[in-house]
Amino acid sequence: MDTPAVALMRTSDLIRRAVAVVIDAQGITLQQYNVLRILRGAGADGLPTLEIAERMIEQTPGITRLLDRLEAKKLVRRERCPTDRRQVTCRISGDGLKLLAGLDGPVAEAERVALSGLTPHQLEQLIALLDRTRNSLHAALARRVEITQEAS
Amino acid sequence: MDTPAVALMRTSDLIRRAVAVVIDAQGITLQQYNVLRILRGAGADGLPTLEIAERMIEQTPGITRLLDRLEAKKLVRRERCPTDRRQVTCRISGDGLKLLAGLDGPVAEAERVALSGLTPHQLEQLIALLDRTRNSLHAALARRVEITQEAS
DNA sequence: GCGAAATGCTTGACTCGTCAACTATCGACA
DNA sequence: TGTCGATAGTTGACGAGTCAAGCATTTCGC
Repeated sequence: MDTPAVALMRTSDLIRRAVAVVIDAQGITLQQYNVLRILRGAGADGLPTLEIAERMIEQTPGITRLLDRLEAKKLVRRERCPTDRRQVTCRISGDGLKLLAGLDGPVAEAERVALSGLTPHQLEQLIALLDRTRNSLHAALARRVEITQEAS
Repeated sequence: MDTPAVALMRTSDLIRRAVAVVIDAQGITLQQYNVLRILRGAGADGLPTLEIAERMIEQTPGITRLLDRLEAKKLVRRERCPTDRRQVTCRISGDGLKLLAGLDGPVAEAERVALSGLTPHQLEQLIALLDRTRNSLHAALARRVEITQEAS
């Protein structure tokens, strides 16, 4: 009944919700969790602010306030980069790592349950179809960017 | 590299964005567009406020303000239901219908382009996998509701 | 037919996404 | 060295999602 696009968004929202329940229980939001995971992956060197934004899907301005809230909760630390004072280096704190460690299992389990209606083979199929979709979407966006740049 | 859940959310966000560009150009947001489509589908009888919320994915409180903005733009009208004065009946206006009519084509085209990386057969597969996922997710949620109700 | 519970909706407070505009810093080049 | 353009990030403003609380109105049990 739904178009593929609508089906995709509906399904995504349901899963988002299922996962968010688990994360909210620890006092942070899904997006804050995403930032923390990115920072954990970056290790002790940390990451400049906009690098984090790029790895999320987000447009840049939102990331500042997201980090503000995480810093207020003492889950990340920020400091001006000494070699390039425009940049702000962000690092996950010990508290942040502890919080993440407690969430790894429950989040994986929530995802597993959310997708438990599919067989392993179907999961592979799904991933493949989604990857293909994203690739062609990225290509389409890139084309559009070229065109607008030419026009300017 | 991504888990299926992450791939799903990333893909959904990209498509959401591609579609939103087209809709924003007409001065309304994706969610406002969704409400208008639901109301157009409901016809002249309109729908009570919470019925609209149910057909979106949304939690109830948001719908009031969404309708506030649509009413301010004169795209919907609202009036208290005379037989049950708790309800507020919402109807799409002539302006709303006109705006939707101008968006039908471009939105369908944007969705088509967004998914143009998949063959028709793959699209069917994708829809089937997504439907299956939602069904099992709904079942899981229903189970959880039962449990919490028993516990209370 | 009256009080209590249920229903339908609204409001307040907070998080997040996004656009436009702004500040600070860096780099290149004259 | 001083200026100009790019880069990194921040701020303001608004739409939206979500929780908890609140206000009518209606319905149900007695």
